[in-house]
Order: sequence, then C-alpha cells, then structure tokens
Amino acid sequence: MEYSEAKQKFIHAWGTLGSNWGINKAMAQIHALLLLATEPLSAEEIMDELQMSRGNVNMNLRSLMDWGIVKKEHKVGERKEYFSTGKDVWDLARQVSRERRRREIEPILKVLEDVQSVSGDNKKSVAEFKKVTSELFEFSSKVDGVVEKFIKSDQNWFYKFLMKL
Amino acid sequence: MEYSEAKQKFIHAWGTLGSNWGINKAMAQIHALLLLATEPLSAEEIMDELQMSRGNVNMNLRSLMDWGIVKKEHKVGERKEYFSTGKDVWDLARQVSRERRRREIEPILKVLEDVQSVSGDNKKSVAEFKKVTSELFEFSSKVDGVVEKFIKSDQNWFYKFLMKL
DNA sequence: AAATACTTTCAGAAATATTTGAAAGTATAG
DNA sequence: CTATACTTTCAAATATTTCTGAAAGTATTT
Repeated sequence: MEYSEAKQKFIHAWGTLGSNWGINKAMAQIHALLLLATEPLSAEEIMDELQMSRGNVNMNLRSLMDWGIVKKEHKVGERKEYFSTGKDVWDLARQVSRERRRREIEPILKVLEDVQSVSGDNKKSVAEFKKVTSELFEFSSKVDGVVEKFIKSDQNWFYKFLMKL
Repeated sequence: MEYSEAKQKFIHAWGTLGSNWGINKAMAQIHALLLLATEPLSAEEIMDELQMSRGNVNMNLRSLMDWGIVKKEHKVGERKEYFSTGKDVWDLARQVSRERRRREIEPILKVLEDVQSVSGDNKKSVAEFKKVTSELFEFSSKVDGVVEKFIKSDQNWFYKFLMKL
C-alpha cells in the first residue's frame, strides 16, 4: 500500500474512532497527522494536509493542548509556531485516561454521591433508587481506582500487569 | 433530596455521561429510567416520563436492545410490550465492553494491520509510519486482550482482580 | 373482515455541533 | 512608530445528528 493511501486510511480511522468516543473528528485527525509526522508541523501545514480552515485548526490544536497531548514548539529564528505530539502510545493512553477521569468519572461520582440522600413516600421506588445508584457508585469508585492506578503507574508496571492476566 | 429530584438528576447525569462517550443522550436516559424502574415500562410510560416522541422512544429502545442491555417483555393478558434492563452493574459493564470491542476496537485493529504493508519513496516517513502504527497495533491488541478477558470473566474474578491492584 | 390496539418507519423539522473566513489581536522586525 | 508575519476570535454558514408525528404496518379481537 502506498504511503499516501496508508496515511489517509490511518487519519480517517483515527478520526472515526474519535467520533465514536465523543471526540471531535477534526481534533482526532490533527492528532493522527502529528503522530505520523517526522517533525513538528505548523498550522499552515495542517490546514493544507487536512483541508481545514485556519480557525478550525487553531481551535482543535488548542483542545489537544488542553488535553495535554500536543505541545507548541518554536524553531530558532522562526516566528511561526510548530506543533508536535508525544509518540509514546502508553503515555497517550495515560494522558487521555487522566483527562476523561477528571472530566467524566469524577462528575458522575459526585452526582451518585449526592443522590444518596434521596427520600420519599414511595418506599419501593426509593429503595430501588438507592440500591441501583449505590451499586453504580461502588462500581464507578472501583473503576476510578483502577484508572488512578493506571495513570500513576509507569509503563513497566502496565506491561507486567498485562502479563499477569 | 426528594425522590423526583434525585431521579431527574440521575437521568440527566446518565444522559450527559452517555453523550460524552458517543452515546445518544435519549438512549442513555431511557436506560437510566429503566434502571430505576421497579418493574418493566411500556413505551408510553417512557414517552411520558422523558417527554419524548413515540418514534424516538421506539428507535432508542431498539438501539438498547441491539446493545443487548434492554429486553422486551410481555405481561400476560396484555397486548402492550414492556421493557426492562438488567440491574447488575457488572453485567452492564461487560455488555457495553463487548459491544464497543466489536464495534470499535476490532475495526481499528483491522486498519492498523492493513496499513502495515505501507511502502514509498520517503524512507523516513514510511519508517515513522510503521513505527507508530505498529506500536498502536500492539498496544491496542493488548487492550483488546484485557477487554476480552473481562468480558469472559465472572464477577468474582473481577472483584478479585480489583483487590490485587 | 373490520375494528381495535398496538408498534414501526421515515421524511421533514428542529436542535446541536462543527467549520469557515474575515476581522481583530499580538508580537517582532525594521 | 509602522509594517509585517503571524495567531486568535467569533458570528454566521454549513453539516450532522437527533427528534417528531403522522402514516403505514402488524397482530389480535370481535
């Protein structure tokens, strides 16, 4: 398969994967492009390769930096900004886990905790509510624990852990 | 907190969580409602509670059944159909993992495998492409393995596994 | 076989998310 | 200070997703 075809295929697949998991497709595609790049890219280069507007590229690069997976770089003697992403897959997974934990797991845990104080006339419904939400809370806390462990661990731990399974 | 308020809060949070993970909000909310219900609900009851159209409820119930997390039931002597969801959180997690594996992990693994046959003039780019995609492939395969294990395991295994961490 | 009680479908409407591009902003160089 | 080379912003346009509701479909009862 020709390089350009493979590249297109990968960028497309990465974008689709992102979409399915609630991540802006453009953002995922920019990330894919940076993953494949042999050196940092300028906004202009990204615009050209992905056929996106300047505004869109800028906005999504900012999001990627918010997620902590893209860094801004400056080449000496150049005014333009360049962008790069870490190539370590494991680091990437950790970083994404960290952010999703903060943005999604923690808020839902908070809600599940809050609603534990439920009360009402319909005893059966209230009992069911408490049962379901407390089980969800416990399960989510455990998942949260695993994710936290994963985030704080080093790559070695992770591969050892995979071995044990 | 009053039952109705807690219920609203939970349904809302579940819907938001779903959205963030690429799941239709209505679908997640219907699921939340069924989780809290003390007995199977009819389409009409869901429409009323969630203020959704018949078509929307019907469509999303179908999706939930496709995901294997909602079942259709019939009450004796009644023509209407009723719907229920399993209340076991762990089962739910397994089922969702199973489906996402099939729908997302497997396709991306296939793409990553396909593009390994890349070739081209630009040696450096091709080398980088192979390096990144093969590492992604290996990582994803490992994740796939963990998910598979999780899906096939029983609840007991899972809790033991959590302990070990 | 017609009426009844339901479920399903789907074209169009509405809502939401994404993208554009031009104007405004910022920093450096001359 | 002004021009230049860039980046950022954001209102409007576009694209995508979701939702509605009425019509069509299906199964049961009379």
